Amino acid sequence: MRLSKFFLPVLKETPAEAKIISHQLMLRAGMIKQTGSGIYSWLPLGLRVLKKIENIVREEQNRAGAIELLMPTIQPADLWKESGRYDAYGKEMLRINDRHDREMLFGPTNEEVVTDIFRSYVKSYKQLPLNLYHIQWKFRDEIRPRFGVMRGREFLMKDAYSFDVNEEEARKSYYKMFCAYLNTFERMGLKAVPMRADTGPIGGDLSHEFIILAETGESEVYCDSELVNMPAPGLGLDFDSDLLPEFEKRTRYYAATEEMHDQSKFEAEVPEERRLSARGIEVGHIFNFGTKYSEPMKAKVMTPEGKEVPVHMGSYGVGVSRLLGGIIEACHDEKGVIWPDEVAPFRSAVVNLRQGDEACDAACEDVYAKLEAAGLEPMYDDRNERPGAKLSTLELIGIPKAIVIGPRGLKNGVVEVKDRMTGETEEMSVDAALNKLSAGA
RNA sequence: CGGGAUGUAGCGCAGUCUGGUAGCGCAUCUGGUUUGGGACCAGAGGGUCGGGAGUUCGAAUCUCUCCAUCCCGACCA
Repeated sequence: MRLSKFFLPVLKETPAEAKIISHQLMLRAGMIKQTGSGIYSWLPLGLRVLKKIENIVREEQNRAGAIELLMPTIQPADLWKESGRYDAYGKEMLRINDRHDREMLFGPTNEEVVTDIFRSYVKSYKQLPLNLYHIQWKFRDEIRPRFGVMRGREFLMKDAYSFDVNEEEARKSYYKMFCAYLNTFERMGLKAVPMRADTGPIGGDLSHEFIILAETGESEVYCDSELVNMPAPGLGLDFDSDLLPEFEKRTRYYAATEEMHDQSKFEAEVPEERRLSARGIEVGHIFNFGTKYSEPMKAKVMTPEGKEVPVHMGSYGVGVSRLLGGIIEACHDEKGVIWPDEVAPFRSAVVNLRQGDEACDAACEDVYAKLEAAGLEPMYDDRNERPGAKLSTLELIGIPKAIVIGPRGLKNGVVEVKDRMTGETEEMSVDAALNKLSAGA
């Protein structure tokens, strides 16, 4: 992408309403624009990152055997009356009436809709297990939206719903999502720690929150540092195998959010030097809630014994749009964002320090074309700006690797390779620079 | 919803206390000089001061009211 033809409204000054770093940087880098309280428009740069995150989530859901579909944002109230949640949910649910004065709502979640789909078509244990997910916009009318996309009212969420014939099978489904989440967050360059969670209004007896550690986190979390350092199961994991060991390997360590924390238990179970208390951001939440919805909504299947039973369910959420804020909280410096490679809006950049200089223009065009051909998703800063402005923009928007080309270097046959993560700059030939970027990909 | 605050040019702010017809920096536009870390000179455009009502000869400024946004708390992916 040529920057001169892109839409990147960067801000030199920090808007007054943004209080935390991720919100400030998202506004400054031209990623989002607030449209209303807790409601944001996604500008081109922000949308590119959102799509990358969405795709990683999708790929890992697919790998774990979940099946994608798409359910509506607007739902009829009747389904929610059936489950009993229409009254239970409260003011957080945005209620709307259509032209016939029928009661509708903007979905804050999708258990009712997916259960309705399930019961319409699935009648036998032979069709199980089944895990259906979608990535869709939700609306929760938060009392106080804040922190930009971290706590918006409208947000993009991946929610998956598992269906199993009994509790034992449901737990297997839960373990699959548990492992898929670890892989998902690791791919995004995040350390996400699973913590036992309160089951909240959704109910159930088995639930974990996935928390990333960041100073600006919303809640206090306590865990064993061993858990933070443990790598994810990995993309080679066989999801058809027994995943209980992977689950237990992690859940045997102490890890709890504020609500679940028990200080004496913490001190008893974790040696002092491994006791970690920090701020955390919740980026995922998984529940196993049994027959809470299937029972009132009559989603039943036949068992091998010929008995009709309510299906066992679980639900598994990832805050896709929130993750942008979370990643930035975890990956930034005073100059701007430092994107992990997998989610970067552009994976490489070419910076022309002297736009209009024949040699510079030619060299940049060449490098740009080659980066494109190599699949490195380059952004070419071909604006007629001064070098300082270009380099500042580059750092602000956080592109991992850049090739900086100027007349001085070209005279000596070299260009510069800048690494956003380390901040290091190296001079080398054009070919060497291209090789270096390709090798790092 | 309780407590606190803000609303003046695209952005960041001053002016409000003490009423007299709106200003600064950045950004934008034109021309020129520039170009290895957010350039310089000269010129230009842009605001019914959040909306409404009131007090007054006169309101950004005082009063009332509504709205929006932000911060702290209880709730949440």
